[in-house]
Amino acid sequence: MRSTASDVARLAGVSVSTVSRALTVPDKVSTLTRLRVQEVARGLGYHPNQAARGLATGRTGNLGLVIPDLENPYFSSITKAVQSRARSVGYAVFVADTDEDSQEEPEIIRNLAKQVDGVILCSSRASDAELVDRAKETRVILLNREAADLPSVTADNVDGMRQAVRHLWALGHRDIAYVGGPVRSWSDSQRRLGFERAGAELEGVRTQELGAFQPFFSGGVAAADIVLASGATAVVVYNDLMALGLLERVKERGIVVGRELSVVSFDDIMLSAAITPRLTTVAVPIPLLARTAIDLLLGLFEDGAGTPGVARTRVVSLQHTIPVDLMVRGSTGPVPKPHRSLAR
Amino acid sequence: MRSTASDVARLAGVSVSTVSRALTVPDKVSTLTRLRVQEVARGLGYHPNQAARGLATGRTGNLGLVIPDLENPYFSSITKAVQSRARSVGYAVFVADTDEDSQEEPEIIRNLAKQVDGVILCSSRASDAELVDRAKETRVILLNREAADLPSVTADNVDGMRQAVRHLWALGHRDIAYVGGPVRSWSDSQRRLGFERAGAELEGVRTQELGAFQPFFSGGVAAADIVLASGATAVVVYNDLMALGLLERVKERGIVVGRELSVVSFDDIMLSAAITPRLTTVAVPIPLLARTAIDLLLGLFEDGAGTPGVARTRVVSLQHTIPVDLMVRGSTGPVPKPHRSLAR
DNA sequence: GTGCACATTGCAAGCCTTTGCAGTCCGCAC
DNA sequence: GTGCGGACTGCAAAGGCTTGCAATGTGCAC
Repeated sequence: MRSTASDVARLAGVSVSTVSRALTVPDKVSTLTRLRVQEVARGLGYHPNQAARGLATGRTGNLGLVIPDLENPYFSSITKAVQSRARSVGYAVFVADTDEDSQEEPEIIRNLAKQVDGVILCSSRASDAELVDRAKETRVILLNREAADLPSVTADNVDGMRQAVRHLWALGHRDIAYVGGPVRSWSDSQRRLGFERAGAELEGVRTQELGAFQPFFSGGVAAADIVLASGATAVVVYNDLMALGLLERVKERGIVVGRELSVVSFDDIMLSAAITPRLTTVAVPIPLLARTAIDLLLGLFEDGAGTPGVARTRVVSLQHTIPVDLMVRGSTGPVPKPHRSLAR
Repeated sequence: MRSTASDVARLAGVSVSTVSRALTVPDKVSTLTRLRVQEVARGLGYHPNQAARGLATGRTGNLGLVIPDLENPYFSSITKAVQSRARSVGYAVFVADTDEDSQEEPEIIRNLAKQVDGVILCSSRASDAELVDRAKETRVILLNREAADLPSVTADNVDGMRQAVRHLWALGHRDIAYVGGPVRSWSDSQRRLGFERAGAELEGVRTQELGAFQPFFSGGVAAADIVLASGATAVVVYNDLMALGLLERVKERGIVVGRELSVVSFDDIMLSAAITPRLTTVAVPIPLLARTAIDLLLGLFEDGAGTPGVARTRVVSLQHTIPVDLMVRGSTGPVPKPHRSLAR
């Protein structure tokens, strides 16, 4: 169906080896030959067969991305960013959605292992031991998760939570709840940790942790009434999607968010700046996250050169933490009135 | 790094050929040998190298999906569905996001061509001729787009629009606007067509077409004031994401959607049933869309058998149109009062 | 003029499977 | 007892590319 290197070789009157070299290591071929080969190749629309090249070199030029739920805007943004960065450095990416079910992961990784140079495993809820196991099949970078000493890229959840709670504190809130995400989620455990620490650092704050809830819109809806019953004047929600759900239900109950109840969440998905009230949220810089993950992965086996013309962050450590920023918007405001919890 | 067929062969005391056969065509191997080979293979965690298999058989077990914008929930749902269906029939999928820019497509397809058995090209805005060209590189299925006689799977946009307009008509609306999506979008042109036809079929309806707008939240925001200025009592919007934007701005202007202005759109993304007011929308059955596309693609080269245990729709025609359903929800309601346009 | 270094290029092996063909062995029929 | 078909199995080629090594040819120094 498509032309091969030997077609090019025949037409250019050279051997296949020369064709290969002319296209991959141009300086090992005389200028004249190189030009001729390249011209014939272009004329034929020749592109080397990646699979064959992979067989020969052991490098496939492919990456895998294992993601929990493409329908969560946060993860689809990550997918978009990873895919975009990968393409800009000459890699194609396999995407596999696990439906928030880490049981599928080993099978997926095994199937991908031979045709990728590595996989980015996003927000896996598998245990440390399981993850170490998976890393045996192929190179693995953990995204939004740390485990053992596997290479990983994570957002600074603890600091993000600190920023969120301090912001609420500065607004006068003294009774703050955390609406937690799924059990076994590493991010959730980090956010809980940050929540506890931040609460302990600040004076006169009463904190309470709710959940686990599902990390979907529906999870937020489910959490809403519990939050209202808790007496908290402000709430930090595991992620934006849940916050959206919570807002919806809270508004339905006639509460004005930003005045009667302040809401902060995590991720900064596109919609969170679009809805009313605009959502105060801890923004994870997704492009940076994706870029770091890919550079880390490539750094694991590329000798340093990389794709010419594309600057790459030099990889130093194997466990990266990306700084996060609190985006203050309309969903948070001053505590409405002296609240009974202040008296305590 | 990983074991190969020859490792298995050595340990099982047979030849590589036998290993291959034991694993792919078990009935050509004696029961005893087969069992031994399978056991050794399992013990070694052996999985055939897909790339090598692809070289040998010409079939890769991979699919490509080219999608305009992963951050649009409609497309991320499609990606999820395609990926899920593909996996269930034993295929892995490459995902490439073009950022709504069809210029990238040829390059992407060319790079993927040799490592996939086919490509699903979603909502491409390329011209017919360009698409025919792309189909020369590898098998191509068009999704949300028809062109020439290329195989395609599309939603029934015209009928969807008919349903939408009739619904508005039944509610008493006689002055209806269409907020259009991007120029050169095939779906948009179909929806415009349906809009014009539906308007012509119904008595006393005044229709007007606005746009083109960008198919994002921001596009809807931009359209809002124009819609309000148009005097229309009801509006059909190109897609849900835009409708969300429009709603936001319209609400900001103090208009109550569902009472003072009725809004219908297309896609039925998850959020459209979640926000207030819930969005009346033409639902595209995405799983069916994805499933049809994949089955069509596989039907193009699999001899009929397919993966055992997984039923597949028998492919008859090459251009499929998927029926759509209007989901009536809160964003549409009876026309508020006799409107001047009624008098005309 | 001779020899040598070096730049080019081709040969052939190797990467891992699959698969047509051929060989071996067995059992059975005549 | 001989012959034959059939069931298994191995050999080897093929698929497209990369790359170490060898071969060729050139230019230059001495």
